Amino acid sequence: MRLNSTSQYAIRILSYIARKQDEHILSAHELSEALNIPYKFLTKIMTKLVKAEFVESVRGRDGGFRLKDDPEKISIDDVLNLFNDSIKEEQCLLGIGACDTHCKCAMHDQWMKPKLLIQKLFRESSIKDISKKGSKI
Amino acid sequence: MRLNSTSQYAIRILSYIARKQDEHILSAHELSEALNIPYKFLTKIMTKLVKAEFVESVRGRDGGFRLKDDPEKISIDDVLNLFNDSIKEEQCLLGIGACDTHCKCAMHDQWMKPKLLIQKLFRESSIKDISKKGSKI
DNA sequence: TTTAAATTCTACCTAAAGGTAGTAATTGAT
DNA sequence: ATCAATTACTACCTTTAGGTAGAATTTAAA
Repeated sequence: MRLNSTSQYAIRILSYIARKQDEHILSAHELSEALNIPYKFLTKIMTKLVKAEFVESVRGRDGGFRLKDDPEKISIDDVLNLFNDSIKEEQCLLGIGACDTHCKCAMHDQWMKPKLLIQKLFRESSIKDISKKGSKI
Repeated sequence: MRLNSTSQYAIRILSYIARKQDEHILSAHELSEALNIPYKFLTKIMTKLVKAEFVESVRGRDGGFRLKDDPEKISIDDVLNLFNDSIKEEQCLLGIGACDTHCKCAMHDQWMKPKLLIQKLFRESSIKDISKKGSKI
């Protein structure tokens, strides 16, 4: 049970941009080096982030990427949703279709607490929160 | 973020066996039908469960599977570990190698609480617990 | 106007997860 | 002894995630 690596990368990319964009615009080259993400794979992720309007790109020489909005307006959950990696409301831990209070799976009740906590974490953590200096990205 | 379907299947299989094995031994055919798991894929999972000694098999006519031990001795975490799907201690939410109190990733602190809760849930829930009647498997 | 540094687009490759097919081995019942 | 119902084994197929290659496009600067 883990996040898929594309969404891990995306969160780290956005955090890194948030952390550095006041100094200079971030090129794919710099992001790839700094975050240790394969260059070609990173550019692929960037186009998704651009199309989803989390970042905007500046093309051509001296181009790069910057956040389109304030980093506090992007939640972790927003990013995960882009890569179908969030925890959905009806999602059953054991994969038995729709699982709700009327028709519970065997883990339903025990899973509620951690699930709600994770959803809260993902929804309430913004890119700004996790881009604060002092921890690795 | 979800369990992979092989471990979901495995948990449901073990729970179903726990629930029914006092009535009769469970054949792959019955398990496949009852749990709606593709027959051939199920038999593949069963051989792993046999080799890991969670279940023992009876070969030949009138054969099938039964739990090797008491269902309360098998935790969800045991099952997940067999399929590399548990949450490991050092496992970093953002995938940045080893992530501990000395060298934290940007999500480390916030992730601790949900992570510990999940680990506790997986370790303290046994197959017996979730095999109790009244919920779907 | 040419060049170099950048993003974008299209297409492909590789590895892992999920799933299938066929056959061999085992065993209780006839 | 044969048969039918079962698990075990080996090998393959399909889909998805992760990753790569190369050429097209854009743009600031020389």
